[in-house]
This record gives sequence, structure tokens and C-alpha cells, in this order.
Amino acid sequence: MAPTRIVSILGPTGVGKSAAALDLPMDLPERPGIINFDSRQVYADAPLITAQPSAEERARAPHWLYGFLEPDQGLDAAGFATLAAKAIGECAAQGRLPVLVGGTGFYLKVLLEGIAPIPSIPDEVRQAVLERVEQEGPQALHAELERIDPDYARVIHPNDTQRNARAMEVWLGTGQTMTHWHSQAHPAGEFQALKLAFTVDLDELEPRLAERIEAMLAAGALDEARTLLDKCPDQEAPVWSAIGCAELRAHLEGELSLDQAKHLWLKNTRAYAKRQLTWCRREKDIVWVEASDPAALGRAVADWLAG
RNA sequence: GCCGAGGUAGCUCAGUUGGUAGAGCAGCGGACUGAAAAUCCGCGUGUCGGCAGUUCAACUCUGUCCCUCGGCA
Repeated sequence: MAPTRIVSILGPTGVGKSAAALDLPMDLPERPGIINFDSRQVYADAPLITAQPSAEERARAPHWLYGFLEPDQGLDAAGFATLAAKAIGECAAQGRLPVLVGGTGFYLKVLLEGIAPIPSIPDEVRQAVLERVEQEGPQALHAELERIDPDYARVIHPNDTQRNARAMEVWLGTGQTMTHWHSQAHPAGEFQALKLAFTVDLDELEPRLAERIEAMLAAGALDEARTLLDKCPDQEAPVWSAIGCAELRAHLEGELSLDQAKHLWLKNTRAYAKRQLTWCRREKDIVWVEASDPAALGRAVADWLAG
């Protein structure tokens, strides 16, 4: 069976990826179905702040993997890849072209290229490691990893809380090192993907991001944050790491004026867009599209499907 | 007009007894294998307001001019 063909659109937040996907030309052999690969647009209670497609947009094509998680539920890259593979199957079965849209490059990479087959780590082990990092700092774990798995210790920085904790929990939970697992085969999805990426100058993007923040607030973002805070006060819950949620929360709790929250929100959004651009640059086989010319995206898709 | 306080990196400011300057934030670049809107790393030449003077040497002392902010008129 021939691999399923999919189109993916990446690029920084706020460049218009979602709109461009819906605006794909009508004369393509298949109408698009939209599948999300953004790690924050999965939360049901933050549709505005995470810029999920509106009801009107959703009416124009079937959408998958938007707004289906509770605020305290996490979704890791491997979990995402499983769900996305299923969604792609459903979409293709409807005779539609799967178009993946989102900002989490890591999720897309895992979907297309697979990930090391590390078994899940028992909760006790995880918790214990998390507590250790918190108390002793990542440097202590890193020092130990230098003995256990010097090759991996060399590529992660001693200050990196998440990666040191992860390497340690994998070692304690599986009895094997990260280096061992990374050398194992990565089962990858059976997809033939076109990777499109929007590019834009950050100085041009920033005013648009500022407008988007104003529009979100005008549409009720502050109420959304308030409701979310009522429902899920736990600051550690995954939703709260969404840009916008964190800043509005700080305002609601009296730590920032609304103006300060807006400035911080914009600043963090721009920094995030920059990281996304960095990610895209090092991705292989990217077809770049100028954000100022979204129609070029449709042409690139048509060419690829024809070729 | 007078008195006072200032004019140092895009912004806020440090700068010890004169030896041509450094932090935070911003910005830029990068990494990224199960938290990824996360996590982490690297990058600081700027007429030290202008001009003149003292000095081997001035951001640092002296004079003068310009500008900003207070207060008094």
C-alpha cells in the first residue's frame, strides 16, 4: 500500500497558517481536512487564548485534535503522534487531504520520523526524580549522569532541568541509558509528507501579534482565563504554560496590571515565534513560503500533488 | 533668570583613590528524541552630551556651552 500523502504547514505563531490551510485552492484533487499539531490548541478551556480555529472556520472543513483535553491533562509527543496517525487515517478515509497545521515542530517531527521506543516510566520513579531535581537542582543529576551515561551527559547542559530529569528517570525506570534507547530503531509513521513553512520578519510580525492580543481580549480572553482559574487553580497544570494564560493569570491574581500583562504576553509571544523560526530553519526538506504571499502555499501543494 | 539633580549599549541604570566601561531587560544566533507556547546555551565598540583645559593618561578633575527633570522666581 502506498504511503498516505499529507501536507504539513509550520511556521511561527500568528503568521496565518490556519487561514492559509482553509484557503487551499478549490481545484485540488482533494479538499483538505485539518489536523492540529500544536501542543496548546488541544485544550478545551482556552480556545481564544491559544488561537484555536473559530466555529466559522471549523464549518469550512473537518478539524481534528483541537480543544479536546482538560486543563490538567498532558499530552506528550509520542501520545500526540498516536492520535495524529489515527486522525490522518480518518481524514484520508473521508477522501480528504490531511493537512497538518500547528506550531509544535517537535510533535510533527515525532509523527514523521518516530521516536526512541522507551517504555513508559512508572509514576513513582517520575515523582521521585522530579522531587530530587527540585531539591538538589539539575546539576546534581547531571553529575551522576556523567558516570552513568557520559555520552548523553555531554550533549545536555547541567542547567537543563527537564532533560537531566528525563535522562535520570529513564535510567532508573528502564535500567538502560538514553544513549542505549536512542540507538534503537524508531518506528516512524507511514506518511509521505510535504513540509511547508511560512517565513516572516519578526519586526513585521510583532505588530500583528500585538493586534491579535487586543482582539483576543476584546473577544473575552480575560473571562476565559478567569473561568479557567476557577476550574483549575493548580498552577502546575499544563494549560498554564500557554503564553497568554500565564500572563492573564498573573493579572487576575493582582501581580500585574493589565497593561503589564499585555506587554509581557507580547514579549513572550515574540520570543516563542523566534524559537519556532529557529526550529524551522534546521528542519530538512522544508519548502519556504513568504507570509506575505499565502497563495504561494496553494501553488506549492498543487505542484507537489501533481509531481 | 537663579538653585538643585542628571545626561554612559535600543531601555533602566552601575562605574571603586584618573589607567579608554559593565549588569538587568530588550535584541540577535543556537540547541532540542516522551513537560516543547516547555527547557536550556552563546553573543556587549558604545563619538561614556559637545568643545576646550590640566595630565604620560580623563567616563572619572577644571572651565564653558547645549539638553532633560525638579524647585524658586
